[in-house]
Amino acid sequence: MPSTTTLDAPRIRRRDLQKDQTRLDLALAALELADAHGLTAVRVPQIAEAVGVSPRTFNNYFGSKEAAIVWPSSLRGARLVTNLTSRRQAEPLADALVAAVVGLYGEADMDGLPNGWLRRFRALVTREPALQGEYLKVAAAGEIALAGAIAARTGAPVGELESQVVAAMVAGAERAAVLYWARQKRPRVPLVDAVRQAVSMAVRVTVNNDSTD
Amino acid sequence: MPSTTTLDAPRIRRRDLQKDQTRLDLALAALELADAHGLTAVRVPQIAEAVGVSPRTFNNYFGSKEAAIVWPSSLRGARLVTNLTSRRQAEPLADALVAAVVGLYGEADMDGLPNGWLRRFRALVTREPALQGEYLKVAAAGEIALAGAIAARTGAPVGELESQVVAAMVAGAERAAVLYWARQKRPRVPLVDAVRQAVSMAVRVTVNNDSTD
DNA sequence: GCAGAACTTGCGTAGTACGCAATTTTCTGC
DNA sequence: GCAGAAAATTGCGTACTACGCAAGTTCTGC
Repeated sequence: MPSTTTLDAPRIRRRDLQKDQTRLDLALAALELADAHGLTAVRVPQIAEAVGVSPRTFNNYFGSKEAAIVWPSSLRGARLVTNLTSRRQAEPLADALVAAVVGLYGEADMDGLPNGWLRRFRALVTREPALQGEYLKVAAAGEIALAGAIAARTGAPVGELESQVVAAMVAGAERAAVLYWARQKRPRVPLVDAVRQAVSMAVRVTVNNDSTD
Repeated sequence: MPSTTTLDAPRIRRRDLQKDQTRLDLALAALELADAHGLTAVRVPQIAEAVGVSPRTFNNYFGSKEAAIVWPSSLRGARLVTNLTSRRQAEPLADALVAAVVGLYGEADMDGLPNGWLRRFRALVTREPALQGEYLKVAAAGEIALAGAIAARTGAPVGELESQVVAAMVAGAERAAVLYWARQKRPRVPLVDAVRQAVSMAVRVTVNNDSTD
């Protein structure tokens, strides 16, 4: 007697899947077009047409083309959180943080993002300053989630200062490393290594002692 | 024979002063109006009128009302840099950084900003999410400048990774502290103290040893 | 003073965000 | 399966905005 009313396992509704797919399609098309023709030359209706929806629908999903392009990186933020929470509790927080971040750069593909998405996204954001503000927004949102995950791990109350600071430092270090790396021509050091180095730097010691002020 | 052509001391031109004044007026009026009526209710022409310039002129100075509201905080970023560079070279970088940041919160007024500007700005940004992205943008710009100042102090080559990371950490810690503080109702701990604690946390140890990886 | 630079302004245009209501698509209980 | 409910898509209309351009105005250096 398969009663579905009492069991409230979060059924994946087909609608939701399609919605996610459309959102992702729009985001990828936006990146693609902006990459090809330049950000400012791309028009919202053009993106919509590439996916086969109406312009109005595009705006149901995203408030701007910039938001669309940047949206997939919020998936990475979510992935960072799961990376962190899935590590064994015994591992020191500093190590877990480094591993969680580095893990973001080692994996082949991510949550349905096509191969090479990260590279193209990074290149575009570096080239188009108008995207940077938008990117910072989703990064900030990710930071909050990360702070929550850190607090959960250390048992600190949510919203407590230290978790926030650590999250901000880790996120900032990651961002700095990516920018550093993107600014080099013919990169001498692989991105993963730069990220690892930066995050290690941020996390070392700071994370392991309470405020001894 | 007072020749002005060879001496290129940066004369302050009256026009430039007026320009700066207009820009500041616009920024303050924008904050004022957004505070009073809500950000979305404020129209660009309204801000222009409050200052006595045409709407078109507003857009010569700022690309959006959000940018206008947020602009003064870039002055604070510049002040942070001078705070840092004006400290004696012998002082350890960590201490200098903490002092430079804390100094931003102790001073009564800043670069012509009226008293209480910081409080109102902070309140508005917390209340209006649309401003946060814009704020992050200028914060990021300040971060770059800060990284430069740090590199100058340590003698590291500009653009080197460690300076960037330290700058990102300091800026991130400050931001986290401000947000933390703003989120409390009836703040138990003064803002300056939260900032000092956060930045100290970020800067401790990390700053004083090179990568010993 | 005067020539030219710099700033302001009005106008025109292209583009965007979003409310609303109609329509189509998908889901749900039976 | 099917009927009704729920949700998503779409078209239309509107208000606002960003910015190029050219004309007018004010300042600056000499």
